[in-house]
Amino acid sequence: MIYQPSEAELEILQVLWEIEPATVRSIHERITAAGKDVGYTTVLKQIQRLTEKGALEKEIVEGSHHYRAIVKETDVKQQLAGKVMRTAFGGSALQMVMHALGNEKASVQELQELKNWLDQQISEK
Amino acid sequence: MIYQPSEAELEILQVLWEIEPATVRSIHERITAAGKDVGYTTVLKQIQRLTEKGALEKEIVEGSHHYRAIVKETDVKQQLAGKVMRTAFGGSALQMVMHALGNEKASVQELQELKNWLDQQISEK
DNA sequence: ACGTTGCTACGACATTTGTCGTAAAAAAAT
DNA sequence: ATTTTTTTACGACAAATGTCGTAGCAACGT
Repeated sequence: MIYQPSEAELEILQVLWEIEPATVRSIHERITAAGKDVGYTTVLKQIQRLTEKGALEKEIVEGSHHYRAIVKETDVKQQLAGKVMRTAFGGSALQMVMHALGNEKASVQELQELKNWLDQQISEK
Repeated sequence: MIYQPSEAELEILQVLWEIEPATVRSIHERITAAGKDVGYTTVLKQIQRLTEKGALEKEIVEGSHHYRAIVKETDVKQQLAGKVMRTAFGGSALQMVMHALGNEKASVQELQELKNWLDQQISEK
């Protein structure tokens, strides 16, 4: 079973997927820069827990500690989206999207892109 | 802020949205029938917590306790889908759907429906 | 070499979640 | 009315989550 990160853990993973080996400091900076005000040790602890759980790995290069994600971005995200789709929307992608975009949020462009992708999928079947 | 149910809570809400006023017993039955093996008191406790939190309301009709959801299905689901879309997929519905359907799960019909809905949306803008 | 600064490790604590057990209250059966 | 069965209420408990504080170790500047 693919690892299912909690919310705070996901934030950390997202950073790692973007900048591969990263230090605690750089991850902490990213997160606070993104508006989430949380202490350095809090982030460190989450990282250590993720490492314990096998979702990250640490390597010490010339004294400094670098972390990188072991779990694959695609796997985790597929898991996440799939789970919500199943548990909350009875497995219907349509229901999920309708609710996600319920408040006329998306731009026409976004919708168009999604549509193109669907065409692609349909023709491939 | 709309109430954000946990997983077990969502299951209960789903039942309530389907059969409006329901008793603890009937909810418990539905849930176990759906394959989730959990005790009666466990469900009861969840229901009581949901009630405390204001997501449900109880009414006692002729001695028996009936519960009904106060939170709106659409609101909760929009919240849920929206949150995942934002936190895990950078706000992109396309990304979310691509991951949700990543494993060639959906049927052509499902895809077609989704596409029709998108056409509708696009033309309305 | 020593003090200062910066990191990491470790443990602690409050909350939330999922799960029950048991006791008390209510309803049903006899 | 007394017993039996159902339901509800109340706490309890373990695990997971989010958050730090503090102590110890490492690197750095002078």
